[in-house]
Amino acid sequence: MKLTDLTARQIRYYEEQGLVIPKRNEGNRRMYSLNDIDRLLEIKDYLTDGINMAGIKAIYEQHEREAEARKREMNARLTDSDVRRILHDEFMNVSGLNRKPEQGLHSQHPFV
DNA sequence: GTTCTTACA
DNA sequence: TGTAAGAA
Repeated sequence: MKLTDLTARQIRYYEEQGLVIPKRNEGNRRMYSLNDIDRLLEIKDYLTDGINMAGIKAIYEQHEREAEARKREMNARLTDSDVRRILHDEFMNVSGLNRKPEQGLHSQHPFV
């Protein structure tokens, strides 16, 4: 309340709307992280700019879609580089070139 | 004495 | 959104 100048009522309402989800301590008291505080200030700004609850929800839902897309993209890249490395190592083993002492004919990669 | 939930205006 | 009531 002190950090955001929002009333307890407002903060709890935003939580009710799923805009912030503070952790609870053993006594069921809300424990706000720095990110939670940031989120509350951001919500306050949006409201000041005339955006309503539905609009703010839409904004964060869009953020979630983007985050989800980035996550899938990252997994795809890691998989591709893994495949590239695995095939490269395998090629070096089969050709007998640059074979490291501890490497056998068959790699220990789970996918090859 | 404070926070939590639920409910009413 | 503010406030009341009862539990925690």
